[in-house]
Amino acid sequence: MFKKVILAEDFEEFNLAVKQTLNDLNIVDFQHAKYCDDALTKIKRALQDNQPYDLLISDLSFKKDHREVKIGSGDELIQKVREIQPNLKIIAYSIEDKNPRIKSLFENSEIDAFVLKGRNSIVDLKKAIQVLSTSNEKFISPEIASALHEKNNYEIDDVDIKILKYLSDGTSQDEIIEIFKSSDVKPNSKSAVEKRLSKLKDFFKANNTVHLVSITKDMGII
Amino acid sequence: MFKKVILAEDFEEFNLAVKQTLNDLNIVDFQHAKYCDDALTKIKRALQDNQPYDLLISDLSFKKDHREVKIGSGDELIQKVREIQPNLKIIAYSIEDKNPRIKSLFENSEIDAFVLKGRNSIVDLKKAIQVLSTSNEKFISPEIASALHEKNNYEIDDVDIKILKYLSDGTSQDEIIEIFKSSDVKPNSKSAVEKRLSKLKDFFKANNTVHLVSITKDMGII
DNA sequence: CTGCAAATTATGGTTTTCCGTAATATACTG
DNA sequence: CAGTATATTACGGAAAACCATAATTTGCAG
Repeated sequence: MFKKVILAEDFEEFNLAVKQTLNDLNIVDFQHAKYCDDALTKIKRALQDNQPYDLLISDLSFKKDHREVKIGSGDELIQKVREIQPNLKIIAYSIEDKNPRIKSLFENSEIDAFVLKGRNSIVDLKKAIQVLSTSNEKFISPEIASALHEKNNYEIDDVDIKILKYLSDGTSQDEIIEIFKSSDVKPNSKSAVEKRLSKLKDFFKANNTVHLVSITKDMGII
Repeated sequence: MFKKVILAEDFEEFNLAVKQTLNDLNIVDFQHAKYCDDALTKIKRALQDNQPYDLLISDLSFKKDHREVKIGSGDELIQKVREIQPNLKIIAYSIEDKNPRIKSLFENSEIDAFVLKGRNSIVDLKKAIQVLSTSNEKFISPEIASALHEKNNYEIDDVDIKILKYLSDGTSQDEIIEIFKSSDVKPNSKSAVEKRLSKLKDFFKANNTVHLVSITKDMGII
């Protein structure tokens, strides 16, 4: 079982619940940080002192407040931690249930588990900790495990996202084309942008552009 | 101090934290419900048994899962509870920090307190409970209290919201007009809808309809 | 009831978006 | 290198959205 655990989480309630969960598992060496910056500092110091953490549980989104921070999200924190301590086990612990982001966490940041906050999250968290402490397997909350494995047959690329973002930002199609041309984005003709939009509308089953932007916003794609 | 308290909240972590908070305040008669439907049932039964609750703490947004529910949000729950037990003290306990929605809760549903989930929410919650138990004053988490008092000079009415919602749902302007005509919504001409959209775009500084829907979605208006 | 102001509706023209077709360019295969 | 598939670009007409102006209706005070 893990000996030394750190939690990055801004909400008091989750701190409390995780603390209690760890207590149940007889893990007493437990620290928590309400800001990503603090979490990284603690992990660095522990490494220097030759008493490194062996588990990081990290939320993904952190509320902004008066304090100026360098690291604003769990994604960034995890990325940075991976660089300085590659062997650390990492659990992402979040309300985020959107496919692409989670996929990226496993693929790019090599997290070891993803626990979805919800009606059964404490049970899931315990399971995750147990799996991770006894093996090198990954753990994913069952509610999203299936969604994660279904692959999008149609890949939405970088340009698609750019178009969607510009649209949601109030840019007209003609203006987007101008921007693309002046910044050397490859497909930059009227037809190309129109065709891509048409494909996107088809894929997301959107009736029109307003609908498309609305859907993709809800899905967290933009 | 309150004697009998019920919490409507889907996340285990918040349930746990609230339970502990109430314990600190020596409130032991405490129930919680993970679904709005269950909360309403319990409140109804307690009324019938002549042992009504005297405080409801309710989250606003509830995750959808396999279970079919009649009441899907805390807003609706609060509305319904107000009808059957007008004297019940109600604390909305949510991550929601958008002005119009909170305002509406105080004005239309006459909630007694709004506690924002965040880095200091447990402290706020304790304060709210203490204020409510000893007086008829309202309580609002300080982070949003100021934002709440700034008034929107231009009032966005019901029809505006309807138009925005239909738009974000992929309905074309012509279709919206049809729907309005067949359901007797008063201004239902092409011009009227166009004029309202134009006003809305002006007010929200939106370049076009896509932008407008994007902005109002972000603001939590739709 | 009359007259005024505000809201709603009607009308017509302009711009933007939409969508099909076709031409051209690019990439990859044998 | 030729051939084929795919992506990009070009063009033109149709539909939807946009916008200004004017006519009509509605609500209300006198």
